[in-house]
Amino acid sequence: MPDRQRADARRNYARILAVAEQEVAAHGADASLERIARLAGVGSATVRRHFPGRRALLQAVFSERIESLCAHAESLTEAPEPRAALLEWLGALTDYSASARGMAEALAQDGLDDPSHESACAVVLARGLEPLLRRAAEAGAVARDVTAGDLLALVTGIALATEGRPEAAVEARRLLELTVRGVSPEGLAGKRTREAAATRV
Amino acid sequence: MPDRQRADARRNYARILAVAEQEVAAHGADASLERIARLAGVGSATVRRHFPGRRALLQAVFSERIESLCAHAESLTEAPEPRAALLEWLGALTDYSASARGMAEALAQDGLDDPSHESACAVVLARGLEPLLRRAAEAGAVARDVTAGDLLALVTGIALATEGRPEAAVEARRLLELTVRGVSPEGLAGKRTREAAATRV
DNA sequence: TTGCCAAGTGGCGGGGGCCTCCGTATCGTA
DNA sequence: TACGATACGGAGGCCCCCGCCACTTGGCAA
Repeated sequence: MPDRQRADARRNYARILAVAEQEVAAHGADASLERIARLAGVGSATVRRHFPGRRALLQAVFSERIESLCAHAESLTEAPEPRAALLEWLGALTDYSASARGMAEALAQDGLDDPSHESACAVVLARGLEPLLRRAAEAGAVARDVTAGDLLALVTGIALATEGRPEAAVEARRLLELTVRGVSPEGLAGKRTREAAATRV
Repeated sequence: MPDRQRADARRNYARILAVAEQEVAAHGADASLERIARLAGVGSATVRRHFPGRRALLQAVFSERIESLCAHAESLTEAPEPRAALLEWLGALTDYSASARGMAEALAQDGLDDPSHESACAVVLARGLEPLLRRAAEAGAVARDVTAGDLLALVTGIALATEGRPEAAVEARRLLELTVRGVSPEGLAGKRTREAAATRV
């Protein structure tokens, strides 16, 4: 990302990132940095120099995809149906999180230690999601108290919970559907809410 | 658990388990087995002998609590309000999963490699949950297609997604509430479902 | 073009963790 | 008490992460 870098440094950066993408895809969030270095034909120190900490590497690995998700979100802000737009985007996020190993971990863990780093995956996504969510809320299609962070956390959780299972993608979709419509059957909205409030759930 | 064991073996088992509880509570699911052995005053091989694999250890650590959750579930099967009973139990599970470090990981990961081990946390919990869920479904308080596995996965996901955050417990509760009632505002059940179906989410 | 020097590199050693093997100490019993 | 089965634990192998430091290399100025 820095521009005033030596040519070899940039070359190494790119090679490492390329290898890291494959390795993370293959072994998830805890791929071996050492191994990545080896495969990239580079010393392990170099990997750590370019990406201080596993977090940074994951962030870089997923940043492209995250950008594209944000772009998708932006393109959806003009959609005629705010609610459908939101759901479509959540579906896309779920699909990606469930299929791209390590993504969910990256999402869940960033912003924990660092004081809300500006480029953390979660905050970038939240920024992208917010307009979509706001529009849906204004259209009355989503409860007002639902935040972008809530939705991100829910999707992240679904991805984490299904990671590693066979059929992870379809399970994740199914759980997202449940989450969106609520566990209850249709036509119980009133009863449902009253009881929920009563039991503090 | 085996009865025909040497006295020292049983002693060690108990000591290891006691230490493991503390260590898991302190460091989560990836507490160091080596360290547990050291603290228990035991060789690392002994830990591995009693608990082949981290999974087994976590299972043992949480089994008591899981039993108690199952007992709670059983006591709730007679409750007058099936839906409230289910929600209360889900709340209890969420509270515990969110507060007991490592529990969510244990839940998420068991049954993955092993061919559905009989004593895996998740299957024990599912067995406990099933009657409660069935009763709620029969009372029309829960959609028929919701399985115990679904609910467990959702709660597990919520716990995983909130793990490590400050206020994890209250966030987890909040997300559970959202999940139960659905993301949408009240009174939209019909519209909601139609659209969801239309967008395949 | 040449030479200089900081930016960049990678190997090495320390600290840990997980796992297996195997000689040995201990328990329960005859 | 003596013996055999059972359980123990240390050592060694392998991998990983991390920080240090002497060395190379790329880019700029003369």
